[in-house]
Order: sequence, then C-alpha cells, then structure tokens
Amino acid sequence: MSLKNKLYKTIKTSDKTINNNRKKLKTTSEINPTSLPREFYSVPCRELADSLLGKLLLRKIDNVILKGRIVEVEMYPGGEDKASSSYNERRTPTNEPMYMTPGTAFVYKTYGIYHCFNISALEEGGAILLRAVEPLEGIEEMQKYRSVRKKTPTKTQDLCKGPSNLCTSMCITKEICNKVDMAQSDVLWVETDDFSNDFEIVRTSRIGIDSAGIEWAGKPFRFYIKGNEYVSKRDLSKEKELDV
DNA sequence: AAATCGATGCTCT
DNA sequence: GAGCATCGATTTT
Repeated sequence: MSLKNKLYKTIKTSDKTINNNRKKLKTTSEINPTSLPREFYSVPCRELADSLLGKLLLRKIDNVILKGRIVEVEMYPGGEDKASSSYNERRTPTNEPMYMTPGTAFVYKTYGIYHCFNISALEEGGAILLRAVEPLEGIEEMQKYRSVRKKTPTKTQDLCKGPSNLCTSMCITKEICNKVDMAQSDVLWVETDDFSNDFEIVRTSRIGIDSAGIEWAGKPFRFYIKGNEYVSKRDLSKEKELDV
C-alpha cells in the first residue's frame, strides 16, 4: 500500500470514529439524563437568574459528585451594562463563551489566582454569575479543594460563599470547565429537585463593580434567596423592606 | 464587626 | 502599564 493510501485510510478511520462518537452523543439524555436541557438556558438573563435560584449545581470529578443548591446569582446582560465584560458588544478571546450557545460555562481568572463562573444566557453577551451555593454533597472533597490556600479550616456554611470560593471548593477551573456545554455535560451541570419554589427573592446591587459607575453598579442585578445563610453578602435593609 | 491591605498573574490597550 | 465580577490575614473600632 502506498503512503498516500495509508494516510487516506487513517483519515477515513478517524472520521468514522468522530462520526460514531457524534451519534453516541446525539441527545442530551444519552450523555446525562439528569441535566436540565437547553430550553432551560435559552431565556433572557433576568429569567435565567431567577430560575437558577433553588436549583442544584453538580460537578463530577473522577466519579465523585459535588453538589450544592444555588442561592445567589448576578446577571450581566451585556449591551449597555458597563459592568459586563461584554459591554458594548466587546469581544475578546476571554469573554467568547458569553456569546456562545445558552448554557455554556464561562469560567475566567481574576486577580491572577481566583476564578469566576458564569452561565451564558439567551442574549448575545449575556451571562449569569454564580455567587454562592449551599453545599449538599461531597462536602469533605470541597473542604480538601478549599484548604489548599488556607491555614484555618472552613465552616460548611462558608465553603461556597462568594464566586471564587464556590469555584475553589467545587474545583471549577478555567482549564476544565470553561466553554463546557452544561446542557450536555456530565462534568458540570444543573438539576432540579423537589425543593420548594416558595421562597422570596431579594434583588439588590451587584458586588465588586463600583468602577462601572454608580448608574450600573446601583442596578438591582444581584438576586438571592431571602434569609438564606449561605449567601455571600446579605442586604438586611432590603430584606426588611420586603417584610413591609 | 468593619476596615485595610497585600497577594498575584493574566488580559487587553 | 493598568486593572481586575476576590479572598484572607491583620489591624482597628
């Protein structure tokens, strides 16, 4: 057989393999029957932010499941929002996932050492930042991941409190998780359970974006479950307002 | 309980 | 070269 033919055969074979794999991965249910489907994510930021609250965030590493309930999120709709990294349709290699299929994980590094984890929504450049979850499963593993950069042990309540703490404890890194399609993943995905929908949502300002200017920093784009002990920064005056 | 401050490295302009 | 969707240790009220 000529070299040319050999190469041709190799290419053919690999094409076949790829196509077979595609067929295998054709539907969501075959990859991960439990993950919420595309339709869940294909809604505007505001709606996705709301519906993420109370849902379960799952992360699988080496067959170990880490699980937590989402209790705090922020929306970054892009466009006019000066706090969004996709402000004014700005596109860079880093923020590309914000423009990808709804349900794409956008994980980026900040301050050199920390990660932030977002999920893209329907809008071009729109995404939801996950700020806190209540740890439910794999808590010992989370402690391990978290203890890497810490001297003092962390209370369960504080494990996933804050966007980068959440990433550290659940091992959500840019290398592994960025651009993952959460509607078709068994590495990082969202599930629902019988958790009651009957909670109040506090709507208050986003954290750590003061440099975007008061107009946008002041918008009530941070949502969390009222009274929840796992939220990173509770706005008690807002919580009181809602009681009236 | 709050305020301050340094760590730390990558990305974009 | 500037700035960052943060955190944790330390210091101050």
